[in-house]
Amino acid sequence: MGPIIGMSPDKKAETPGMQGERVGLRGLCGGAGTLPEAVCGAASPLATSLDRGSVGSGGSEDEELTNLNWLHENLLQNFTLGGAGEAGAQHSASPLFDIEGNTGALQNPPSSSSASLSQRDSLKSKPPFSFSLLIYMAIEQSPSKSLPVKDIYGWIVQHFPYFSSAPTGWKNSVRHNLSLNKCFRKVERSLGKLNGKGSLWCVDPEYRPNLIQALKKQHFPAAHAFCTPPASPPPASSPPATSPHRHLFLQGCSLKESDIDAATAMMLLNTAPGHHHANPCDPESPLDLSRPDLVLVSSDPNQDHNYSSMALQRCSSRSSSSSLDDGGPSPGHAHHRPRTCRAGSEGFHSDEDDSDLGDRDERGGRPRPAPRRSSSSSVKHPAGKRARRELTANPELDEELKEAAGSLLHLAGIRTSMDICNLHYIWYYKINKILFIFGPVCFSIVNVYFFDEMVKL
DNA sequence: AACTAACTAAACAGTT
DNA sequence: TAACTGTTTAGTTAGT
Ligand SMILES: [Mg+2]
Repeated sequence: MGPIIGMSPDKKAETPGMQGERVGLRGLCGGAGTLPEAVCGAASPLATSLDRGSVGSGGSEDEELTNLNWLHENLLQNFTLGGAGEAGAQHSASPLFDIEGNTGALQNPPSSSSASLSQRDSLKSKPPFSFSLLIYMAIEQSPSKSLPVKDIYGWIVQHFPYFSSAPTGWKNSVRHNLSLNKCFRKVERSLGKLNGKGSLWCVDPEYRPNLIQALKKQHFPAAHAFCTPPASPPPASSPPATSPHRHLFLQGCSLKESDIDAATAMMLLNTAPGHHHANPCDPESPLDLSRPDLVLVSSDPNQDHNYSSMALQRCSSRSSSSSLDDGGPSPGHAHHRPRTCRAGSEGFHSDEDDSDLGDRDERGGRPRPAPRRSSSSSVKHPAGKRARRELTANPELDEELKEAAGSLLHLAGIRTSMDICNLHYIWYYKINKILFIFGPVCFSIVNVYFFDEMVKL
């Protein structure tokens, strides 16, 4: 069976060159021949197809983004409405596009309208998610919540075209992660199906919250950019957290979910910037809805998806130490977390934070584009304290903003964080850019909107 | 500077 | 046997 990637002479094949970031070819499912058919065909539509977005060919990417038309033409249209509902397993994995229409997008070849930049970017750059998160998303989106490695590979390739052309070493990384990361557990295949070679992998419920948190944080990295005040570092005296503007929202990187709305709302309303946000983002959806608690827990910035988590563990069960693999935790469980909190999406989390997500290998890693984030400032509020936030001093304006954001979100079929997870990387990329441009305002809108929604739940 | 997280490469052993 | 799967060990990079 081939597996996917062409032949690989065994191990070596897996890690062919280094990788850099090569540009991939286009990974359209169809096109690329590498994808496993199973994947392509079945599950979904190629992700890439969606993109048709802007045209340009080589133009400057940024420009396109800057162009607000983009939102209307592409984003909203493609997003489609609807669908949100079913979701299901069927489309399973498919992301947005699926949600929407399964068909439409699929059929059209990507090239048509405009595809460009983002598409290109998606092929060239690595996804902003760590392997742990990619694996997590793949597994969670499968109907049975468990997948064999091969399917995990397939999901990744499908949703992140970058990998279709990337050197195969990433598969090794995926396996490595599955193995080492405590978040993932192996389960035997059920009797009947012995089809494949290995076993199935699933997410250990105990660690799922960690993954969720990490996911929230990772979504729109651009956000972090805001967080970290690049150019003008605030005076030492003022703690980031406090600063009204940028830092705050940043934490919310996770907001992403609603970015769309935010951006659109902005366009429509043209308002001014708000201030802080808060971030409530909510956790993922479906999955999590069932466990509100998880939701609350999270968002901490600290966690990222790092592997060590203290917080969660504490919350949930403490027994196992945080560290994963290697045994025990390193030296003490005390975990101190060196890291400060990250921008958290949510923001609250008081002291504990951390998560265990990963493989904790211990040693290092490579620089990844997105995943790594940093932001330090964070303001966290105690979990309980979520206060309602306002975007502006003007309540009426706030309402308008919120309404606009809400409408857009619905229109886009995005109601939960999970929906966002389903976004194709290309969209993610575009949204990210928009956020970058409109940053503060978008974040504020998004945050507030989601915050309110969460409260309702 | 020390830690840690995440990535990568590889060697292997076990399966299919 | 070849290819795939899973486990481990080790080196690297980057953020705190
Ligand atoms: Mg594991």
